Amino acid sequence: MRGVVRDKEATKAKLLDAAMDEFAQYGIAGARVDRIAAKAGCNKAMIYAYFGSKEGLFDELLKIQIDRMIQQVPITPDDLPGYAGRLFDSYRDQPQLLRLAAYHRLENGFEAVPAAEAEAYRHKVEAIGRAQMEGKISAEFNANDLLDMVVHMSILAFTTPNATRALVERSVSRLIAE
Amino acid sequence: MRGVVRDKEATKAKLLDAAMDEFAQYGIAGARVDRIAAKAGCNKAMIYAYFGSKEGLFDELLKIQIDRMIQQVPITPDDLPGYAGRLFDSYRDQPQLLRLAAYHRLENGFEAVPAAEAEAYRHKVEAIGRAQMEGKISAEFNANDLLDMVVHMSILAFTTPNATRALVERSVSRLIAE
DNA sequence: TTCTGACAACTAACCGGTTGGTTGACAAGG
DNA sequence: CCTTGTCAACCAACCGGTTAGTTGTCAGAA
Repeated sequence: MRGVVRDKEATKAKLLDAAMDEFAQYGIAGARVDRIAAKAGCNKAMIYAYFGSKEGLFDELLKIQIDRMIQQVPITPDDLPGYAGRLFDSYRDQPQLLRLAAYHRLENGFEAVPAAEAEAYRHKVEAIGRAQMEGKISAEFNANDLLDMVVHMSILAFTTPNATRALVERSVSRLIAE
Repeated sequence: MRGVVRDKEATKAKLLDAAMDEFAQYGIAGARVDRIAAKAGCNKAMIYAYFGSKEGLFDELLKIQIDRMIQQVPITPDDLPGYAGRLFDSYRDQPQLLRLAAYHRLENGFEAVPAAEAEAYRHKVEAIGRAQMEGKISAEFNANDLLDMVVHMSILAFTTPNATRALVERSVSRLIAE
């Protein structure tokens, strides 16, 4: 075929791409739909045709990005320091995702956790619980708290600009030491 | 006419109070100056007379709140778990401050650290360094990284709604264990 | 192969409401 | 009277969202 001029999926992809930059930089309230449309080289009305609203665009974008991150960094319950380290690297390589998530939590409340994220979290807690029962890692902390802290350490990439992967890994090692 | 007391400082205080609620809830971009004025029972023009702009109001508010927190929770280098625990409690009792700081960092970049905060941080790093040289705490992590992590653990109050002070204290204990 | 009509993709212009910020008048206190 | 804190009214720019109309694509009739 010749160069496709009209392609719904391509247009949605361009909009999502532009939305990533805009929302990560300005947040939901600060983002401007006109800027997103301009950056995507599309008409503003396409946002409303394909995503319903500014918030609809944000929600779909966040869901896609979270799914990607979940698939990209699988948990390794018997190597939590390594898991934290890989999460840290992913976050540092794609700082926009954490900014997106931070804005989402700030503006929508901390209970508004996307379903995909909540479910993935549950599976990870179970995996850690099994590893504890098998005696592979310390049982001083319960599985839920442990995952909270491992994830929390990995977002040093977001909080502390000069943090390193090695620092995160050593910290988690100490947390789970017998 | 009405029994209005004319008091510049009282008006500024009411505006700062209302601004705290508004900025913490909606962020800088999402905050509405009309709502702030209404909540303070003042006229919108007062904001511009006393603080210059919406951003000016936010900056002064953040500075005041940070100074208060710094004074309220002094560091105890030879009891870092306790320090993290007290920070955690403060943050949980006044969730608005962390929301304010989060919005500020997201919208202004992570290098834009208020001067008062940066200086207080330096003093704390030095205090930890001394405690390490005196052998009071582990020297596995350098003082700067250690403070980063202690502060980072304390903001579990912000990241993880069901976290407890005991969890934070135990975590920091493990981080600094010999 | 060429034409065509129906539909989906797209666009420019527009709309009502909102926003940060300003101003001129006025009243309280000295 | 003069200074100053206060306020209602106002403004220009902006913003999210809509709509009437245009254009590209392609199945299928000729």
